[in-house]
Amino acid sequence: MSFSFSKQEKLKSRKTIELLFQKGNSITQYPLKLYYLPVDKDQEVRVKAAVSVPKRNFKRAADRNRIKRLLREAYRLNKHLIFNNIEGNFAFLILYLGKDLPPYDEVEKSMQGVFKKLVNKF
RNA sequence: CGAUGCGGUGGCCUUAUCGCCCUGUAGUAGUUAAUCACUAUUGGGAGGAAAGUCCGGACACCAAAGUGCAGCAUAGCGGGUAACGCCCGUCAUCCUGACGUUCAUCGUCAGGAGAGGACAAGUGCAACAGAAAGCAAGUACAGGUAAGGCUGUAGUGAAAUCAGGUAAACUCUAUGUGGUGAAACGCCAUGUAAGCCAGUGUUUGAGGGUAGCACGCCCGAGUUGGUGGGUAGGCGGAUAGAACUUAUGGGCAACCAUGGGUCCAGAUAAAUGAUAAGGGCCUGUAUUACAUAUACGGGUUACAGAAUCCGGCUUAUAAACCGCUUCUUGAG
Repeated sequence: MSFSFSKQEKLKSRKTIELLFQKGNSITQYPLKLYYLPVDKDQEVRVKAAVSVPKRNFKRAADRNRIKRLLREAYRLNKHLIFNNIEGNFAFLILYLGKDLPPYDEVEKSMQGVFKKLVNKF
């Protein structure tokens, strides 16, 4: 298991993302919210993931970029927690609900918390 | 010397590990087509404002891009530029100081400001003072008449029947200006299809396109409804340019010419990040001769993230550095 986060692992399909918001389930571990949806189709990787920060909470693009980078970093380093403990293929979308710029270790803790909750559901 | 304010310069560096995007090379795998994905490796990877989207262009399409009106913009003169509402120079005019002769005036020098066409077309607006302020109305005193502000003087004011002032007031004049905006646009693929049914129409023309409006113009054999059937996105545009840098020459300058050198982001649910160490910088405490040095600890920051590309303008901005202004002359 590598710590990479390559193109294949990124959720890029506009349609899947819309479906995720409409039909997906979610887990909240403030300040993170994880949408997840089982995917029937065969795909190259077990989980495709995307991150998002609402423009409403952060007006400046530099801040949104910063948080998205932290989210991706935390996902990349902790995804083994779920890869080793669940079955099936999924689409993920991780949303940042907080209103302040977080430090990295806080983001990592929250990410681990969300993953634990998810694993407990299965 | 310090503090405040304003303007300008400035916009942290190095190494290691784990990652991301693009590119070249080699290899591997695979989907419904295409793009492509993965592994190894070479090279590259945010800004001075990338921002606001306010002007000017390139480029693209809108029917061939036409006429008039409306709208919008600009406003001494000259130059620069692809172009501009930008930049440079300069003059009128105004302000400050010094000198010539004294207060004014005038002249010279130095510094600063300098949106400046027209109020002799029309409309509007105007503090204080004043009886009255722009179709007029008439105060006090004196003169005069049949009778009247009919005449003179006084007084207020920048201005009182006078070509008053004001256009970053409407307006007028001159000049310029078609619109949209990379979600443009071109191409490949595609189930908003094909097929079937009904209405309507084929030059005596259904229907449609065309800039804010009108004129004018153009396309035109299909079109409208029902039935049917549930998918899938991708490529180009798009990064070698009004480019950057350097030397020489021209010009007061903005800038231009010629020669040499360089290749410097290209994503698309959208790359440039995380961690650690060191240096630099800032800062707290302690010791010391409040200069400085040493030790230990903390911080690493401001404004802010390319999205078709250029030229401007405007606005935001931490530390440090440079200049100017101000400070019951704050301290020596």
